[in-house]
Amino acid sequence: MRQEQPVATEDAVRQVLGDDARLHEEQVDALRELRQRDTLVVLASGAGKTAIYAIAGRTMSGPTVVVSPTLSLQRDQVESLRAAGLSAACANSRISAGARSEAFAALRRHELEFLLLAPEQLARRDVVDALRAARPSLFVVDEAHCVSEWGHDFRPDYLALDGVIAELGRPRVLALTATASESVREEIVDRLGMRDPAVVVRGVDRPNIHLAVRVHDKRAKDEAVVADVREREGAGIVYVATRRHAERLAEALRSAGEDAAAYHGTLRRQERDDVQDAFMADRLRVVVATSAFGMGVDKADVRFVLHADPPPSVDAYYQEIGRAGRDGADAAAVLHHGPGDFGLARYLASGGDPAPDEFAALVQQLRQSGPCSRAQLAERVGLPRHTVSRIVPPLVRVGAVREVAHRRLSAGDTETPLARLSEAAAESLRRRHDLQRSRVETMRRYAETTDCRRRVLLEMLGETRDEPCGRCDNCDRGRSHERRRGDPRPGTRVRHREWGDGTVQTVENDIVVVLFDDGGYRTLSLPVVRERELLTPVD
DNA sequence: CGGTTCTATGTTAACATAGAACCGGTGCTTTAAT
Repeated sequence: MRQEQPVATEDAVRQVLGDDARLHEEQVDALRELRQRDTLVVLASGAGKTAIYAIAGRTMSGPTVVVSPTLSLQRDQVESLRAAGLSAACANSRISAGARSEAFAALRRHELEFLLLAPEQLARRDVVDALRAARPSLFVVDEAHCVSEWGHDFRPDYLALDGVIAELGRPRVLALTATASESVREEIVDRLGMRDPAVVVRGVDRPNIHLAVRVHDKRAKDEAVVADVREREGAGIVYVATRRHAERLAEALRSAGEDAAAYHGTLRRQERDDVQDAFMADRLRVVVATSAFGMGVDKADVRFVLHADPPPSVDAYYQEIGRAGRDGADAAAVLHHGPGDFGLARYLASGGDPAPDEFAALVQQLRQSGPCSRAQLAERVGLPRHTVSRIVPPLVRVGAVREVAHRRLSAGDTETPLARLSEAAAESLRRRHDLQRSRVETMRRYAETTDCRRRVLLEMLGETRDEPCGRCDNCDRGRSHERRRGDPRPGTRVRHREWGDGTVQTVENDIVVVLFDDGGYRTLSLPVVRERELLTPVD
């Protein structure tokens, strides 16, 4: 058993927060849980997640490993930790070999408390060995929604973190994120191999952000978005789905006399930094961006976040609108969408299902040519690299492909017929895509609801509430529905005289959807449920 | 799914048009050539 440790030492709190500041209740809760077990913390942006790991790391005896998704985030965090007088460094491709080995040595001597790195670093044998030698006591996964959002295709090393944690001798695991629906939370816990974890969810609601949705004809959408921006004051972000749309809309805003710039992943690093710096310093009013813009953008007075295309999930949506109104003053989030928009979201979310013979071709190639890198493999079978990185994880899952040293791939199971392996892998990927498409459908439900948007959105994110919010377009129009005491609530168990027990899925627009244990979904009218007392709660 | 770009075709031989094909988002890495 691990030795009992205090929630937080006095001087750790003072050092991180300053002399007068005190811990918020949710921070205390998170620290208390963390003393006992692995902990997932879901806390609204700007509520002091960094302070939690800074204090915990400073309090616990061994060094702290922090997995952070981007280089700029790593740099920012190191700066703020150092500003509090804590010792911190990062290890990434921008750090010289000398500085890097110095950091690992200092970590081992316990002269360095915090080491920040991307999951890709943890795929390196030498890095894991060096960390293990330093015997870390705390393993932090910052922006933990990346595990679910990026792990499956884009950045597969996120899915290997559980193995790394095991190799490091199971330090305590702390996962941090600003928003995570039930399914994303489960996935984080599962993929990181967290054991009997505590989940601290607090302050997910951002009541100062007014929520609205507007539907447009095909051609009218961009015009409407431009008009919307022009009516608003203060700084804002407009999210779009593609780079081209970002450029086009930024141009449209500029010709309307607005101060706007595009931001997306294919801009050069210098340009990206310039746009972000200008926005932060109030030299630029509006950024038109793909999802590339956001993490690490902590500007207090963003007054609006508009979407000119729908994002692929409510998690992503909430993450993005959460960048508005961090100062607590009024802010607005408007989702503009038109016909066909969700089709693109669907595509981007799942990328289509590759045919089984593409899986087979890939395995065949590996069997013939022996171990090679993902890039080499892509070239040899003549598929784009991102297709290969999407196809490989399910092949690994069914055992058809193995990952050998240095992230190279080799053929795995040669006993099972190739056709069966590739069919199994295709099926595994299809299930994954079904899940991603269902997330898009959930986003569509938000867009189309006529009930209180905040209540619908928060319930999608796993937080129930009874009252309509009074701060969304549907409430403004008096369309939101009242809920009464005793009404079924999402996520709770209920019993029906004929259909038996089930779980309430949604309560929206006076419609109750229940998934009964026999596997059937049933849709019931809330007024009828009330009148005839059709559903009774089950403990 | 839908917008853009490419290709083939036809005939007022330089350009119009239809239909096909293609592409779409997020970041770490490392390395070779200056």
